[in-house]
Amino acid sequence: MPVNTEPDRTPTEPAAEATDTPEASDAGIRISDAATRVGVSARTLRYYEELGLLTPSLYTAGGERRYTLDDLAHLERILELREVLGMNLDEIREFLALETRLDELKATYRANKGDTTKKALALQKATLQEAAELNESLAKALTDKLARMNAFRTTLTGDAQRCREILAEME
Amino acid sequence: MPVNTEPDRTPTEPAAEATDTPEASDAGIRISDAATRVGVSARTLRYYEELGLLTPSLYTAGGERRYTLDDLAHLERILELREVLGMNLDEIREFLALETRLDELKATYRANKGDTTKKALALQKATLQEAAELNESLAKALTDKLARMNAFRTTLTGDAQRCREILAEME
DNA sequence: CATTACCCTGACGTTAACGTTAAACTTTTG
DNA sequence: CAAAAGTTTAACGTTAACGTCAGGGTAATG
Repeated sequence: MPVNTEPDRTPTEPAAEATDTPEASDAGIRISDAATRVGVSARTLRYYEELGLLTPSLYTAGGERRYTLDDLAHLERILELREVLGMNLDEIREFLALETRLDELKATYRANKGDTTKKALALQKATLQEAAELNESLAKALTDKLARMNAFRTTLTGDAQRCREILAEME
Repeated sequence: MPVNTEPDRTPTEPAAEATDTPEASDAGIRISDAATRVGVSARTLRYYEELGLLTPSLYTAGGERRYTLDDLAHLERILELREVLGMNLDEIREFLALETRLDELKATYRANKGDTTKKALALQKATLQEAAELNESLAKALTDKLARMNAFRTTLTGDAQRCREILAEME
């Protein structure tokens, strides 16, 4: 009865950390290896791709997916959003989409500093505004949830304590 | 994109707090009233009963469910476990079952102090042990999760901060 | 006591997030 | 280069947690 019911997604350690593992070849990581590395199934990776959450960086000529370490990092991010924050895949996609928009914004901002039309600038402002608000709203929700979880944890440890005391007293 | 996707289960306030509300009559609260009070559907209450999570304290002669305020408190407990801890209904049932066993244990303990057979005592010990361990394990899992959530919250507020700064700088 | 307004028990429908299997194709390996 | 191992798409299956609807009783109300 763990707090979250996640089926024990414990990433399989890449044992020896030399680059000679059959997996991390420079040709990219194949789907089943990528999957076991992060502790999910190959089906999950295909499904996430179908939803537009994670596209492998390359495909072989024959059409097989090959993942990079960056892809895996991205995947871990997704899983964190799912497991720790309890987001569903749709929410994750929206969240990641906004992040992407922000990154693009940063890029164009750096590219042509100050050289922007009024319309483009208004759009940038809107995006920034949206990002700030989303992050703040998420943070607030998290704060609330954290408080309630903390309260619960306190009662849990208290109950455990009392059980232990009674047990000790029974000797 | 709230952190948890719960459909806004905001309990409907019982407006006037006099006991003359058509609901809280001493004959018990009928299912739809109970449901709207805690912000779920009547179907949910029947389903929870089917799973053995929540049985109404009384039934009318005609076979209609009537809930008490205690029942509603119990229900809120269940919803907290579901929403805040993210437990599924099966985990909740097991958790509540252990709590019930503990309560029974306390009752019998108070009833005939010290007057217990060796077998009964061993059973009590086992239950206490189990409860302590479950609570501790839950607490530990919670601690881990809390840490990760906190970290996430920090980056969220940081990002929001940075968005706000850029926005200010754009004026 | 006749309407309303609710409630009951099936039973089938729905959605998210994959699991599983089939048939055909690629890649790796000895 | 042939066998073995892995992959692809497509499509149907599965589970949890309810939603919805039908047919038929039950409670409250004027």
